[in-house]
Amino acid sequence: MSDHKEIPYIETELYRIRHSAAHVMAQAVMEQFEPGEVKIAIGPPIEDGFYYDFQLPRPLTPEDFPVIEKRMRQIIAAKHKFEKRVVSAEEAKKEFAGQPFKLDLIRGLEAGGVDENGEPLKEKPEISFYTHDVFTDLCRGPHVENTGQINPSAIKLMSIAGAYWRGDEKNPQLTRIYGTAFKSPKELEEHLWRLEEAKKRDHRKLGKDLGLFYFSDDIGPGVPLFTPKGEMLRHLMEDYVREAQTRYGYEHVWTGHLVKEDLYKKSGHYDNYADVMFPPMVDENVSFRLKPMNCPSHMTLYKEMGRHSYRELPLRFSEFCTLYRYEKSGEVSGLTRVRALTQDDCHTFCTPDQIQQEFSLSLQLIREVLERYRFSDYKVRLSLRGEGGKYVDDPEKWDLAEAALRAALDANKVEYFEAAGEAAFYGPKADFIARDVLGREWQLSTIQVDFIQPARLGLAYIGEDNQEHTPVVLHRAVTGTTERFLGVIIEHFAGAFPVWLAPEQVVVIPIADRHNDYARQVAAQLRAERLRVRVDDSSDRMNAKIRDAQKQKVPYMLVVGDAEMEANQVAPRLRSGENPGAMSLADFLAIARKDIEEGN
RNA sequence: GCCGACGUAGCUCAGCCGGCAGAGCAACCGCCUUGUAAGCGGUAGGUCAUGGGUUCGAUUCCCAUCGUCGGCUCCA
Repeated sequence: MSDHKEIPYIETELYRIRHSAAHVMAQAVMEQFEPGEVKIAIGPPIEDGFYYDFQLPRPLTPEDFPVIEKRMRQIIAAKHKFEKRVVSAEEAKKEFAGQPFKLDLIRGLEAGGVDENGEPLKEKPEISFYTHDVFTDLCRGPHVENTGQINPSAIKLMSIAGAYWRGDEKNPQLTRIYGTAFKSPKELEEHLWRLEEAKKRDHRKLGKDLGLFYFSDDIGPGVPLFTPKGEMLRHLMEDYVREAQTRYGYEHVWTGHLVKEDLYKKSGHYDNYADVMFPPMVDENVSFRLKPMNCPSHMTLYKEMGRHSYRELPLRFSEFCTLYRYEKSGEVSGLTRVRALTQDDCHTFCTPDQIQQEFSLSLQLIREVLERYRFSDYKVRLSLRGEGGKYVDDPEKWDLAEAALRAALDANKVEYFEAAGEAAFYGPKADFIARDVLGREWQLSTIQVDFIQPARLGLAYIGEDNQEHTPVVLHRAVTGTTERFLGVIIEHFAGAFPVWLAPEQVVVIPIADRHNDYARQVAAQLRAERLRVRVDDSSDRMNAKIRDAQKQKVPYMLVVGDAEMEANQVAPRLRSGENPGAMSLADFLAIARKDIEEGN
């Protein structure tokens, strides 16, 4: 939760290098085709490099990369100056007469009015060209002085992708080439190494290697099948959150998988979420939906439980129910984007006066859980409503909710940044965005204030004044969804889960067949101590058994041979490769207990 | 959904311009009885995603479908 005071990216040399490299690439690409065949769009620097969008006469393949890169290096070597020229809109249109996308941009600049988000610009922007060699681009800069300042050994074209003009699927689809550039080959290498490392940690690959989950054509996309080991992980994760929630005073409810469609019409979800719900199941005259969220169900339960007094509040309903969301076919991906997802969802019904205290409670819980999963670096985003129609139109309640959330954040001394347009349709949110070991950001936990749904669904409590009031609902998720969170922690831990979470904690490795019985006795004793143990009594050699257990990232391997059997000991080997030497079972148990306790 | 790439044994992959499908690992069966990351030998395993088409002949070429992967407002 630190705020970083850094030089803005746009002012860095790296930004100028990448921006210039994008121009050089555009020139190199255009030269691969006949004059006038290539329509150029935009080519900005991005977080790890740059891209340029083109409309091309034929699709590109990675085989085109070496040719383009080679030409880029030639252009770089010639040390062409980047020259800026401020021009009139007329001049600009003349220069880009055959370039529809550029003309579109120029018209936008001419109108002067709006930037990319539709926000009006304070002053009319000047229109400028940057020219190097024979390539001129409509561009606001900045650039390096000449192409020679791009290190030819530190550039690389990365991938090709489709992208829509201005990101709108109604517009023509362009070919986007991603590239990257660094100051030195060493930095490029490091970047490529990070990408490699991320690939090795990819939860889809590790999920298969560790035998945790599978997807099947016969089941359908977005519905993971969990093996016994994978289910053990899910179970441990949910068990932990459930235990923590109970400790913090939350209660658990169960509300099933099917809901009458009408409920979502009342709650407002139908209008906002119809496209993420699976199509209705119709029985006689009634339409049912697979439940895509719990809130209307929990609110209905609240109502059914009878009249509530303010004395009963807060009521905290948590549920681990699998929800079904119709993610678009191109958007399902591993465990991070699934169609069957299990939320660790909670709805707290409280009075307006209790918001702050309830927010603090959620915050404490979230902090504990993130720490348990060793996410120490996270920040909080205050997600507010933005332009556009998805937000329920009730400015007074929005202001109330926003003020309540800000007050709660401030009271808890939480630093946060704001993001317009990220709110839920019914209210603002505080989202927790954690960084994993590779520095990637994941939105995990969330706390949301809802003044709207409870009123829509007619919830009430009787206040001290003996009048009916509408309760406030706090929506809150800690790990978000079990599936996605599992995907994230697989990558975060590279599959080497902390002992408390490891689906297999111990593998007992008998050296020869004659040690199998002793190994089984050891296993039985450890199981009695609630450890998850497997005996590897295969006919493999000890070395092969160790290798297998290492690859499965099992925290402890207990080697047992003649010496151990004789002395009634075990010889632990840790997955780090450490070898503490033979010890009694009790001593080993003490180590394991300590690791579990400390979250190692 | 859209664009592109890909889909060969459980896994990782080979199979050049069309001519009866291959390796390693895993599995199974033996032998070895083993001291901290792969002991040795053997056996079995594929309607080459699915469905059409072209051809004397298709894993290979073409089309469609399904699935997977990379992208799809980090903004001249």
